[in-house]
Amino acid sequence: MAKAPRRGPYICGIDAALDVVSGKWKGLILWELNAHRVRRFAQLRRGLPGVSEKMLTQHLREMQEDGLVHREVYAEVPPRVEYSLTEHGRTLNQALGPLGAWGVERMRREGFAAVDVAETSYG
Amino acid sequence: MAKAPRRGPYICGIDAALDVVSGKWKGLILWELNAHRVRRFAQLRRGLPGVSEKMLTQHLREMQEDGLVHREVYAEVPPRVEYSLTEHGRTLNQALGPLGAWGVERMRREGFAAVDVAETSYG
DNA sequence: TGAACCCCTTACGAAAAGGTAAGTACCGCA
DNA sequence: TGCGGTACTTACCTTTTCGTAAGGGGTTCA
Repeated sequence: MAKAPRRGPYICGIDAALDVVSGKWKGLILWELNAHRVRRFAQLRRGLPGVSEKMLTQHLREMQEDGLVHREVYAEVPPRVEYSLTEHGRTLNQALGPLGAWGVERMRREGFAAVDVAETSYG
Repeated sequence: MAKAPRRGPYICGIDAALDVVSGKWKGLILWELNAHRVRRFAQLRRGLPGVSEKMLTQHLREMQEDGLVHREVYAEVPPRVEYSLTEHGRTLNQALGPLGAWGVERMRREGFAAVDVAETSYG
């Protein structure tokens, strides 16, 4: 797999938090899992327009290692895998609340279009 | 300069906020400027151990374009340039507060060493 | 005389991140 | 028989990011 050489010593909390959120789709994954509680791989894929299968699995693995995401595999005939947030994932989501609100305000200020994908909890 | 192809359409507020904070030193720059109110180039450089002059100016320019940082140039004999946070920069800093607290908790949980640089407002 | 400080800029290259396309193995449905 | 759905993995390539090193033009300090 040869990825994720992260987890360096951090200078402050922002540093340590941004390390686990930086990644093109991680914020969105957090949001999707927070909104729906439980999602399967193909559901997440459909919820993140433009993501490739490779990036989705890669990000999910890293978030699992970081203790944000729980992965439940069911040994069934068509394989079924369910993803959900752990307790740490949920608290991270709460901590991201004010940042999301600031971002929404920035979008309004700068006149950026919001690509709507689904209803969000970040406003 | 050929940098910063950012400012795409965003999917949610988190997306829009992370865009302006992602960058190896931006979180630290925000923190330094918040702690000291006003800093000169060389002072910031000394406050961010390991940063190169190129990355520092590059990040400062981007943050200026994003409306987070104010740059004041004094036409003096040894050139003097002072950086400070704009109103948007200050509100962003406040929005980062909970995230910083979450990061500190994560560092404690995972047993990561904190590289101390100066006194911080993020705990 | 030269050394260092100030605030950058430019050129070059390495490393990391992300994208594309294909393959895997098994199943239900028409 | 073949297509689509399930959840990935692997190889390869491009883009983006970061770092290193050098220079510049003026000044004060020793």
